[in-house]
Amino acid sequence: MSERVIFHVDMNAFFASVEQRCNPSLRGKPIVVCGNPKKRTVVAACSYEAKAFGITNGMSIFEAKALCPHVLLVGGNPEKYVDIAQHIFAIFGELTPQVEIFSIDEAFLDMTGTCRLLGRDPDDAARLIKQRIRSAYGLTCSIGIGPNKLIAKVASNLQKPDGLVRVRQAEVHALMTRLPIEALCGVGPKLQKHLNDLGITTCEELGRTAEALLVGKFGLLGRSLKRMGQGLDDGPVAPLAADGQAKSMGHCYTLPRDTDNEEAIFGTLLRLCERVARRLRADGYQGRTISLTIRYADFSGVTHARSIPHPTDNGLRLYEVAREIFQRYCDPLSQRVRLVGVSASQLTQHQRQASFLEEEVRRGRIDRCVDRLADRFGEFTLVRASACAPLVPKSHGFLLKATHHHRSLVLG
DNA sequence: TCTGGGGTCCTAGGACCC
DNA sequence: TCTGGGGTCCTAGGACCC
Repeated sequence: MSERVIFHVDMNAFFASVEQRCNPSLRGKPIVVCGNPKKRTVVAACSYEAKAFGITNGMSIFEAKALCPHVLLVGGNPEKYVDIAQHIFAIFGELTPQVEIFSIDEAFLDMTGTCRLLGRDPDDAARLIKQRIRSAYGLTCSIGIGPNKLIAKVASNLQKPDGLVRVRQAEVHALMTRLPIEALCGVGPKLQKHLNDLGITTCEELGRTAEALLVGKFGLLGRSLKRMGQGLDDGPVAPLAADGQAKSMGHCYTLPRDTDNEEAIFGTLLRLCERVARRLRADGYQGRTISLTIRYADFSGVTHARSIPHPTDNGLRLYEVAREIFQRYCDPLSQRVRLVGVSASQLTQHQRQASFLEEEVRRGRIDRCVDRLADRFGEFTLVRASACAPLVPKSHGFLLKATHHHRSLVLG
């Protein structure tokens, strides 16, 4: 069988490039796209001008400013990025049905059939993609072409920005000889250190290591590590719809300041539960396991989970369970809290069936009403009154959020 | 005012059942 | 009555990805 032609397309500094396209005054300057610059946030993306100062993704704004005092901070616009990404993915879809969206700014394309049917050279096809994205959005990308996803991903990283690198099967071994293990997707800092301690620094060395040794050290992972070192990967490019089932849904929030005020923590927790529940409902899921994550001021953290008999998509139910977990494991607080998170897993895609519990039915009605309002007016038009603690601390009824005042509704 | 937020997968121990 | 073994579920934590 002839070798596959797999593309990995990686948008260059995606969020930052979008912002520079939208706002010409940002072009050619070191910029950082982050969350709300007034809150605790990190670098979500940085322009190449900012990278030149040593700024990297995930860095705190504090560090970024230390490296480049005149760096420009831009609050991110997620809706805009999603919108552009969807249009870019649509361009891929015109060239091949085999598109695997890897993240908002990366995708794998199986171009084997396209190139064979159209008699098109893979490099030409890649240039066409780059040209289409550039003319539509003024954005550049790096494309790696390889006989499998692993090599394609490595290849797209070799030339940035605006790169195009093709690695044929016959060239894989030579590439592995000079490629450090940490260039592999799946080898992070811990694994790198572990392997380096074994005297393994290049992929080629990893590929030569006895499987028994790797399996002894890393279990099942050892098997795939050896194959990765050899540049082998027979994973298919999974088309869009095949992978649709979500495994978990959650939200977390870093408080503006560390706090030991439990009312404030519960208020945040309730908002998070409502957001998670709303997303569950929007996608037709219910969760059976609820996890609570607390990160303390010293950055240590705990996660505790509880499974409930009947899956739910109700915010108040999530909150009840999360709060139970909190009281069981985190109360009294050992130190100030930095982050609160809640997540639902063991998801089932449900048809809304007649619930045998009166309470569930009642809550279901309220939920649909909240959803309609939220769809119409935006999230948190309606919030649980206790999420506004200490305003109305002892109630789980709803408040209608208005500009200058709060008004109780009779829903609850 | 040092370290966001959204996920996935794997491991390992204990409970529980047959 | 001196305590094997397999399977599944649950939970906690860690590593990794963007």
